[in-house]
Amino acid sequence: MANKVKEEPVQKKKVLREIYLFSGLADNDLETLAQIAINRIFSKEAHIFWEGREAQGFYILLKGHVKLVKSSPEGKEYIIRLVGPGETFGEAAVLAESGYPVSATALEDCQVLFFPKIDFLDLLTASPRLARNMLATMSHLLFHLTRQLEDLSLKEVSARLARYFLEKCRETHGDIAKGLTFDLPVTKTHLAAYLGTISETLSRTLARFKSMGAIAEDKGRITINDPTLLQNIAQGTKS
Amino acid sequence: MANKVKEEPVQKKKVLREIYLFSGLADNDLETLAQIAINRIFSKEAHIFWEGREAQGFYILLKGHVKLVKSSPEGKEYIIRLVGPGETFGEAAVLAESGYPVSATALEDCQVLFFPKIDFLDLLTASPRLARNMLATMSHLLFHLTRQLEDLSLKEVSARLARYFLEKCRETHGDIAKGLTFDLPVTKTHLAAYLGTISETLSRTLARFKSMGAIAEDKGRITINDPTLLQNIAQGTKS
DNA sequence: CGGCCTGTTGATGCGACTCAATTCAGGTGG
DNA sequence: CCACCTGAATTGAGTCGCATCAACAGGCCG
Repeated sequence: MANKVKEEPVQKKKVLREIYLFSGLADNDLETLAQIAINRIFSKEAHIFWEGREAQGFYILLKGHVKLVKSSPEGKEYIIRLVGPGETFGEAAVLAESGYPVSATALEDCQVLFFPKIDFLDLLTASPRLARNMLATMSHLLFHLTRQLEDLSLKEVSARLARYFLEKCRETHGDIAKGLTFDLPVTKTHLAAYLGTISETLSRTLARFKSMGAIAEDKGRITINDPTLLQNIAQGTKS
Repeated sequence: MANKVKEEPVQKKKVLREIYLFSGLADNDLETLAQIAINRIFSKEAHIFWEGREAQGFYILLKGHVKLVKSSPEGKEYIIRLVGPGETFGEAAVLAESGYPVSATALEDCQVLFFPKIDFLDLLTASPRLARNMLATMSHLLFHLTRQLEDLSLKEVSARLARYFLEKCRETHGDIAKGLTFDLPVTKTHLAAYLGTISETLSRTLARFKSMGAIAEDKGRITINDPTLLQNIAQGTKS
């Protein structure tokens, strides 16, 4: 379990400036943040924190991918969020008394910045701007979660997958159009768990999309072939 | 659409003191809040705000019940949250640029306090304690939403219903034990939409619970008869 | 009384999960 | 370089939960 991931030196302050959560902060606040941030690395499959454990702090992901999961006793798991580079996670827990609401696991070798709870809370009280950013970040999370709930309860798997593709495309290119491509960030099994289904079902749905001409696939790289068709599928409700 | 609900005079400041969001605030902050709060009433079925509309402010529910819903074009709806007296709603939207993430509808004649966005934001910047409370409230919401997501993706209807009963019981009596009773706050159709199912399925599940001796029911009043059985059902995973 | 809404119960069908077998890709070691 | 292994992805057959459609009972109100 020794961390064999190479730790790359980080210009902490420079990195922090890019994070939405810290945008518009005074320079000395950034300085403070850079000082309390701790560089950490996790190898693939390593657990970053566990659901229910008291929150020690929160994280910014610099490199790799992380999954935030709820898992059942029997080993089935639902992926609440797939975290990519530049995103923060575990923010909500530093404010709550109830510990981390999910578990976090590295999907690949990862590099993160860790902010200990206490130091961060101090800064939070001192900087109204940081508090405001934090609130905005959390409302964004809330927004996203309510949409996931909507999808899960009202839409079938194909609609959820179609929506995922469209979002991913917009996220990558800022637009949705025929011919645009993007990579699946994680394995299909993980994607399935994120969409609230299982890999077999995802596989079949994907096959249907291809046969309909909605998309094409080449080694985990997706090409949008029929945006309007995808939009229609994404709108679709249960049966 | 004339509001025929009788408006009861409210000691705003006294009421505000009871709200978690405002706990520990300085007295003059409470004074300010009381001044910006606007008393409003909504009759049954009235829409308080719509999903997607720009947020005007947020609300504290004083009397009645409100549902926060996501609805599909075809008219099916999922109830994200059932709001009862003393609870706040629409908080997240005042921080986001994206408008209300859900629609809010009065299930009965309701009385609310409304806080206009701008005034509230001013106070938020001025009072670190209020900002902190707000963050805590939102992490609590996040926590709850992640659990709903978990339930929806990993658990079947019976488990969700069992969990709901247990939570409702603890919420009402602070404890879970055989013989304790509580009222269903809303119609069974609404409860079904909250649990991510439909009234028919809820009705059947309820009948099974009764025949198993887990609960008893008398005109919308539920009695817990077998807490451990309910716990087991609530743990149960899909199939 | 007669409409209307809520709730209950039955029959049916579809989506998606389960189980199981097979193929494929990547990585390792001889 | 090929044989081997492991985990991921695919495909098929069977089953189950639950939504749908439909009929009906009870309570409330004009």
